[in-house]
This record gives sequence, structure tokens and C-alpha cells, in this order.
Amino acid sequence: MKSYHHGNLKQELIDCACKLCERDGYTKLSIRTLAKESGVSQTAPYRHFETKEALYASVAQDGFSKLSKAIHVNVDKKVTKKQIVDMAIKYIEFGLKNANTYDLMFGTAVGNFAEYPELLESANSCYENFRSSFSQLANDNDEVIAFKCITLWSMVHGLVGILRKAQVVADEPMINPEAGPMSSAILIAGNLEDHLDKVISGIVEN
Amino acid sequence: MKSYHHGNLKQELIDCACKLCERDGYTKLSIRTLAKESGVSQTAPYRHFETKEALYASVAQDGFSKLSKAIHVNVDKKVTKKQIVDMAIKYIEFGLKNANTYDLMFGTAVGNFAEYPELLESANSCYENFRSSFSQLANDNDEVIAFKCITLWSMVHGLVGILRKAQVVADEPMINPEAGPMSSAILIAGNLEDHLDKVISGIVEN
DNA sequence: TTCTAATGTAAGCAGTGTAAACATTAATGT
DNA sequence: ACATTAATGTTTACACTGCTTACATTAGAA
Repeated sequence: MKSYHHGNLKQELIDCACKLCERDGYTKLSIRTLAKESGVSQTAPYRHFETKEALYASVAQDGFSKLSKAIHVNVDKKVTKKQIVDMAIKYIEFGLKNANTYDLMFGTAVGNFAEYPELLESANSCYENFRSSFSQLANDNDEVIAFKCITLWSMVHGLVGILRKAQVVADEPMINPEAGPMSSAILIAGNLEDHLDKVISGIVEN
Repeated sequence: MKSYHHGNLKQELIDCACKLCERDGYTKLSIRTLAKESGVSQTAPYRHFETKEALYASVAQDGFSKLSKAIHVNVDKKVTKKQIVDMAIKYIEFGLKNANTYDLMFGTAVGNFAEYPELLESANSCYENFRSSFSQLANDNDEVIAFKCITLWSMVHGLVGILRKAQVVADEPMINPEAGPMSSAILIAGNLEDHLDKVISGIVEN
């Protein structure tokens, strides 16, 4: 005997949406199937999410929260360059393993983060990982730290994008020109740590 | 008096799709409106594009072709580092000015380039710009060249992504923490040439 | 000129986001 | 304890989508 009120619908919808988005990609997700999955009428979700974009925002928010955990570095003591490299690797791994969620976080499905304060908060606290790590690495002023953060972020973000294309494009982990331009990215994938160490050195040494 | 056969429907659909995709984003594009725009029945486009993805592929292909032109460098003579920096700037400008098309080129809307040989060809010839430029810059073997290509590509690709988020997130070209993490990217945007010169030096000097 | 393949149309299916009007119930104030 | 209100759920419906099937027209090859 189920009651008229679900009791915990919002969270259940989010959890389910996260799962389905990651499994099938967010384009395959419909509010109706989501409602069905939770055993509720097809318009019930609209009591909790004004639009589909708002639902996406919740999934993205969850993604940023998980990414934050994945790349977190203990900043009580001084931070080493190796730890930054590690952080970069963890970031890239997250982007590759949670590719569909990553799309939602950095794509255009959620147009303006400012419309979703909790999402903005979540993205901000993710950035804080970069900021605090770099600030424990060297004695830089805020502007230099911000510069380093963005440089590293854009670097790992770009690598995620290119490596994903490479995985799709190349059939095997070899350099196969016929498989498309990105296949060369495998070169980097095979030497990820070395590669990152090199470019991060460039960033760190100002 | 219009004839039963359009005569040049395929190209007209592609041109129109390119325009609409760039103006409104590819998610807003429907085959029906596209057909209407060309004064043709709503199922006519299916004679030229098996699926919507195939249409997207054509738009993406066109995008790669335009990007190729935008970043092209004369490789008859020796290529300088400044030319590579220039290429990177042109790339980033293209990504920012043609953001919606760029999504189609590097997003997941077109899953597997190998299914669209002309698209793959177009992406390949875009990569060739990087390859030939780097090969005229220094006397590297193919593997080193490929490595440099991918490193640069992932870097500019990442910057496009981050800068776009920054543009959305920040209201003004200042560092405004309340505007979200990406707003710091403005730091780079204001010093794009210097920034690229620095990181590209790191790549070039192996 | 005839035949065929290419290209167009008409009608319709199953699915979508979302709005509006209504039903049920939890929470709240007296 | 009870009445009122706000939150949450349902029903119905609209306009739109990608795509399939069956059929119509016509350009070009035999």
C-alpha cells in the first residue's frame, strides 16, 4: 500500500538521474522515464524541478561534489609538486570514467550556473581544491595562484576532451593515423604521469 | 512555379543547418524546421541524411574545414614559434566565436567519426595543420611531432572550454569570486598571447 | 522510349517537455 | 481539536520531436 505522497521524491529523482545520465548520457534521459522509475506520475517531477535544465543542474552539482572528493589534497602541510601531478591525474581519471556526467558539468546543457546557486557553490568548492593546493605549494599572491589554477584546469580539461575523442576514434591503443587525428593522444595516455610532470613543472616554476 | 525536385536540397540543408546550429545551438535544431526553411516536406531531409546525427556530422565537417582555414600556417619556409603561438590564438578565437559549432565538433552529438568518412577526413586535415607546422619548426621524428601536436591541441581545446565557462559565469571582465571559479580565466584571456607564449615554449623546447 | 533509381510527399507512431486544472495530504496557526 | 494553507501528487492535453512506411514524381541510363 503506497501513500499518495512519496516522501523523498526529490532525492530519489536526483539519484536516479545521476545513474541514468552516467549510464546512457544525459540526452537519453527523459523526465517521464525518470518519473516512471520512481513510480510516480509523469508530471510529479515538476514539483521539484521547474525545468529539465534544473534537473541537469542537480546532476552536475553532484558531479562537482564527487570531483572535489576525487582530487582533494591534504593542505595541512606543505604541498609538493608530485601531489599536484597526482591531483591532475585524478582529475583526468574522473573525467574519463564519468564522461557523461562530465559533459553535464562542462557542457552547455546547463547554461548559466548562476541560476542554480547550489551548483555554483559546488563548482566553487571544486575550484577551492586547486586554489588551496597551489597556495600551499609556493608563496604566491592571489592573482598568481588564480593564474596557475586556471592554467592547470584548462590543461587537464583539454586532455580529458582530447583523450575521450581518442578513445572513440582509435580502435586500439596504437598510433593509427587512419583512426583519426586524436589517436595520437594515446601517446600521452601511455605517459600521462611524465607528461603532466613536465607541463606542471612549467606552470609551477612560474 | 516550383518543381517537384528541389535540385540542390542536400547542400541547402547543410548550409541552413550550419547557420541555425551556430545561431541557436544544435539542440534547438529540428529536421522539421529545417525542411520548412527549404520549402520541402518534413521527411524530405531523410533522403539525404539517414539520421539527425548524420546531419550533425555534416555541420561538424564544415566546422573542421573552417577551423583548418583559420589556423593554417604557410609551411613552405621554416616555421617560427611565434607562428605557432599565432595558430593557437586563431584556434581559440575560432572556438569562442563559433562556440556552438565547436560543440558539435568536439562534443558527443556525433558519436563516432569513423561512421562519417568525410567528417573524419576533415578532422584529419585539420590535424595536419598542427603536424606540418611542428614539423617545419624543428627536426623531430614523427612521434615527437605527434606528441607536441596533441599537447598543444589539448591545451588550446581546454582553454576554449574554460574561457567559455568564464564568459558565461562572469558578468564583467574582472576577477569576481562570486561569479564562479572560471571567472579567473579572464586573467588568461587578458594575457592570452603571453600565456600561450609561455606554455608553448615549454612544449617546443621538448 | 522504357525502366529504374533517386528524390520528393502524406500519414502516422511513439515519444518528448511542459502547462493547467484538480486531488490529496502534511504542516501550521488559533 | 479544527480550519486553513502550502506542498506535493495526478489527469489531461498541447505542441513538438525523430523516424517509419507506403506512395508519387521525375531525372537519367539502357
